[in-house]
Amino acid sequence: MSGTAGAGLEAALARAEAACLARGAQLTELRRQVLRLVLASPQAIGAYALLDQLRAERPGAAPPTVYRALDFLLEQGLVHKVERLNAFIGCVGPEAHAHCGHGHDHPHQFLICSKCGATAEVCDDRVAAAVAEAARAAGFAPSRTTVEVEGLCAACAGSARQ
Amino acid sequence: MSGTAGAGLEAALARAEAACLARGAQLTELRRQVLRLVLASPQAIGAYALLDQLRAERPGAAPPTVYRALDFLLEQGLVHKVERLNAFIGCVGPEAHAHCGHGHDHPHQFLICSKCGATAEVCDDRVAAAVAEAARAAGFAPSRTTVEVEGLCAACAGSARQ
DNA sequence: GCGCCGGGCGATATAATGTAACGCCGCACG
DNA sequence: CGTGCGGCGTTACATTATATCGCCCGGCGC
Ligand SMILES: [Zn+2]
Ligand SMILES: [Zn+2]
Ligand SMILES: [Zn+2]
Ligand SMILES: [Zn+2]
Repeated sequence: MSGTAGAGLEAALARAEAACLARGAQLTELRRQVLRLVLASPQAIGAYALLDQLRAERPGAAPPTVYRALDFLLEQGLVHKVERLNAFIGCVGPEAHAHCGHGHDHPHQFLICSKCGATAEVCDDRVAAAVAEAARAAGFAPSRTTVEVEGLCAACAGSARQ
Repeated sequence: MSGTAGAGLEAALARAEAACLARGAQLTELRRQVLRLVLASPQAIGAYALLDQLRAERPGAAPPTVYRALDFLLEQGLVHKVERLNAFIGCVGPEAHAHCGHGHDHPHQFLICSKCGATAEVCDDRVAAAVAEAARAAGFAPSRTTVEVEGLCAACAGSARQ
């Protein structure tokens, strides 16, 4: 469900490259490799799983290698961190959020299936607005918001007749 | 701002005891000690900080000691975990949420000040409803929801004239 | 050319957070 | 009694994340 397949992956990488170019950020070879791995994963992927895969192309890779790349990708909004899972997921980003006009620091929410592990990113403005409103009502000035919902995805709920 | 002071702490412990009694759960001495420490903390507190403090009264305490107590307290809804901080916070619970009729698995959101670290729990039904609505729109059956907002609390925003 | 500087990264070590597994003990139940 | 189960002590380990040092390389001023 998640994960960017085949040609879509290349297209996403090309968009990422363009976005970085536009804002003067360097999408180096290492960063591109890490981004490719994150995008290719069908689920949110942990930093160490990413590291294992990265070592196939870059034998000397160590934890800081992948964490530094992830820090960059997070700053650029090309990946997100799923806090509940301590794992990372590619942003479906530009192509999916262009319609709502959000940039690289767009509001987003995650739907995490507790059965199959699939994690979907959605972008619901009403949720974002409700959260912002609740924060302001408490005299709080929000900067970044995490919304993560655990439950059953459509596929798993459908197959669970119990 | 967070943290339950003096007599309020004792009252909160008494309420916790009553709640456990009512549902047949045992609030043992260890669990009460951990709950007291969490409630007494002015901010969300990490498991290992908790462990350090716990050792004052229970020298042999080890990580499983505190994690097991926390698991129990989380199940009972007496504490919550702040995922962004990997830290735990006492539920302001019964007295604050009684008015909205929520039980020990009530919806809640956190407002985390990035300057002073204060973490406030709020209970906004519109946020909960918006999230549930967005999830259902995606064919997703939600069970548990995490909403955590990072930003500036009223006190810090007021004092930041920069 | 030459030296300086900064970002990116290799490499090592270590910190912080969280679990697995085993066994003891006390208590409820028959 | 014996049996089972929940709570907890204890040891070891797994997972996630960061600190630090130092090299390389490319840009920039001189
Ligand atoms: Zn996104
Ligand atoms: Zn599923
Ligand atoms: Zn609560
Ligand atoms: Zn503050």
